[in-house]
Amino acid sequence: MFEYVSIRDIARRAGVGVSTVSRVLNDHPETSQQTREKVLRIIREVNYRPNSRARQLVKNTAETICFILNNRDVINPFHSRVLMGVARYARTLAKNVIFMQFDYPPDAPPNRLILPPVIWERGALDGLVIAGTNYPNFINAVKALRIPFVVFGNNLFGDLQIRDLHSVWFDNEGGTRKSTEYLIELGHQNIWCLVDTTKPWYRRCYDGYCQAMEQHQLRLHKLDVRIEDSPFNAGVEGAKQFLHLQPQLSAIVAGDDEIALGVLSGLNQNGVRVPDDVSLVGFDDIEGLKFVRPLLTTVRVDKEKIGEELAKLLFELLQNRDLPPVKRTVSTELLVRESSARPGRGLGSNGLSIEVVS
Amino acid sequence: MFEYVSIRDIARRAGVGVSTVSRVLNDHPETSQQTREKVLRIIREVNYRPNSRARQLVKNTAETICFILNNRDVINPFHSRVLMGVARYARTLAKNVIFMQFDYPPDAPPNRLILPPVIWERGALDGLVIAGTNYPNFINAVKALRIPFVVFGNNLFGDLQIRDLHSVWFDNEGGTRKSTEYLIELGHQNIWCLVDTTKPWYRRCYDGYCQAMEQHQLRLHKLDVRIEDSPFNAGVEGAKQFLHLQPQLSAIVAGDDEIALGVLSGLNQNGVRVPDDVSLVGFDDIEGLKFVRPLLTTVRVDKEKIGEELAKLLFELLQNRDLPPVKRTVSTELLVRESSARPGRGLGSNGLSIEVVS
DNA sequence: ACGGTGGCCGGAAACGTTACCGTTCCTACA
DNA sequence: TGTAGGAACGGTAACGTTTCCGGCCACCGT
Repeated sequence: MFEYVSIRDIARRAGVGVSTVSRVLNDHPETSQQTREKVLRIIREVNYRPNSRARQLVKNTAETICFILNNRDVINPFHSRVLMGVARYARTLAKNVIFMQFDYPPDAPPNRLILPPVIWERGALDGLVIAGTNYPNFINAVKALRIPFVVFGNNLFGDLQIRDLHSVWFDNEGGTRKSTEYLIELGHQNIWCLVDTTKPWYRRCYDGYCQAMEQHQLRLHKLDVRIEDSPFNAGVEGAKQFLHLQPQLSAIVAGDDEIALGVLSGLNQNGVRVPDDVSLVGFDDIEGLKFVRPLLTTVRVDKEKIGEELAKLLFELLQNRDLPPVKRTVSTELLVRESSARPGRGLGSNGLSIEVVS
Repeated sequence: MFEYVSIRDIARRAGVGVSTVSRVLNDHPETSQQTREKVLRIIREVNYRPNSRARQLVKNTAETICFILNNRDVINPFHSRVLMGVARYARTLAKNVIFMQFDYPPDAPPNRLILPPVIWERGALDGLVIAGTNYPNFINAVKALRIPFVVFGNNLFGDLQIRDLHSVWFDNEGGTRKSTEYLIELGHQNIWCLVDTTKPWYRRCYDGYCQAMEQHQLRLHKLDVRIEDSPFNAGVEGAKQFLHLQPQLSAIVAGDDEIALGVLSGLNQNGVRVPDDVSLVGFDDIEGLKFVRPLLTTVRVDKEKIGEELAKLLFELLQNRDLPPVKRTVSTELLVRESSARPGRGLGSNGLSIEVVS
């Protein structure tokens, strides 16, 4: 552009060699105090800023990772938080994070997938955090590039050999087991699980539910729906089905919060009160919950923690490329709020229930 | 690492010079068809991928911009969408987007602000999209680096010379004017505006409200609150104040959707029905609205469009560094839903209102 | 037959750093 | 006094590209 000042200019003006300037810049010990100060003074004077591209070239590192969000047209509140976690952790290490959204067909063979240039080219990236919804073909395509990567596991489809990749998960199964157990402890017996078992993540939810139910020798009840676009609408539809099961049905475990909110809305429309007539628990603890009454009992997932763990694992992998594949799991926490209560509390109640707001 | 293959290896194996390989890679016309094919074959054979760092060094471009989210500890649904818009537009140009979160004190002098290395250093970035909440000191610090940048305008504090910077805004003022006018057309006269006028963006909201009211020679009513952390809670508090004004008060214009939802919750708790007793409009059309009944009448802001415009403007600026400062505004659209109705409709009604769900 | 022209291509400089290696000089110790 | 050793620093090759420049050769027109 215009007055571009390089390390050679600094060296000349300071009357030293370029290597000395480089040593000062990189805090090497073998420089005398006074040269050091002289060089630093010149640097400040002419407002010199080193060129990171050149440094990266010779050091053969990009100091950059990529957070790639696959097959999502919008970054939802969940993934936003994961991204924040990644970004925050990377920042503590002075690394950069490239954000990229990418769509691919699940059935394209790996060698025919056209990856984004930043991934395909050499040197732009040190590693990859793969988030969003994923299929084996993409993972294998990335693997073929021999670029270090970690995967957010929960939204993974297919029969990937988990033992062959580095992944971070949240404990969907354990979380749902906890919430189901909590309902059982409250005294519920006729507990339904509303999920879409064609999706592995909801499937894991259902597994957790089953574990809790079977341990208490309770009968399993599954409402299995197909969720394509809107979990909320699926919840509304699910609620209609549940109406026929009243009043035997006493509690509902929804696959996630959005489904739960749909159920809540559907039940309310038809005069069924939560938690008076039916208890309801969700999963995820999404942002939108705070706007809805009654406050939904749910399972909290620390999304930023997931991001942090993803970044942490990736940087460990960059330090040691031979790190054996590892699956790390972020634990979940039951959040008891207002949508769950002892069974039968509100049977036959017609009055307006006044909700408590914190 | 291991078998790193460079452009020189390709040249050797193909029996040509490096410049020929480079020409093939960059689609220069001055290569014969057959050398071209030979080189491409070798490239495919050995799975050569060019090193982008070296290219960037010699071409003096990073092919990368940075989306910096300032002073937000979490990327909210609004900014998530803006980011998506930026990412999507950048992708059409095969540019990368670095995501970065940054906090700074509003009162630190510009030359004392310690900027993130990726910005401060040379060459890592071609330009900057400044989002989040911002103050003049940061903008001036960036300006001093002479790096091209564009600013998301709405959440800007202070007396920046808008004429000196490139910015993209959404039409807060016009949107609120529209929603207020709509309420007036419905027949409302006693319309209150709930905002925090210490924040420029809410201030613009209020200005729009005033314009509509004054044009119809209606009396202005402002409830001015301090919103620090939670707009929702501010809305709940605001609702309590509104109770005393019932039933004269007939409609409320809230500074944004979160405030509106707080108002809604606060009113509902106290038996005031929306829209039967009071009409309510928000602003932003946030994600969480779809979970709440009645569906909130609001003003839609196309957040991805804002992102796109930010990116578009930045790349225009990169093409032409002398582009005169420009302020672009993304228009807004009134979304009439369920929380607004003709006044007086529900005065004295005590029955349970059944909401319609789409 | 010869000069001009243009297509094609190779060599090498350049981009701005870092790291290695060698040189100088000073001090300490025998 | 001579020498070993270490601190400080300069020169320069490398990193992997692109681009400029110049050379070669074939072909064409006179």
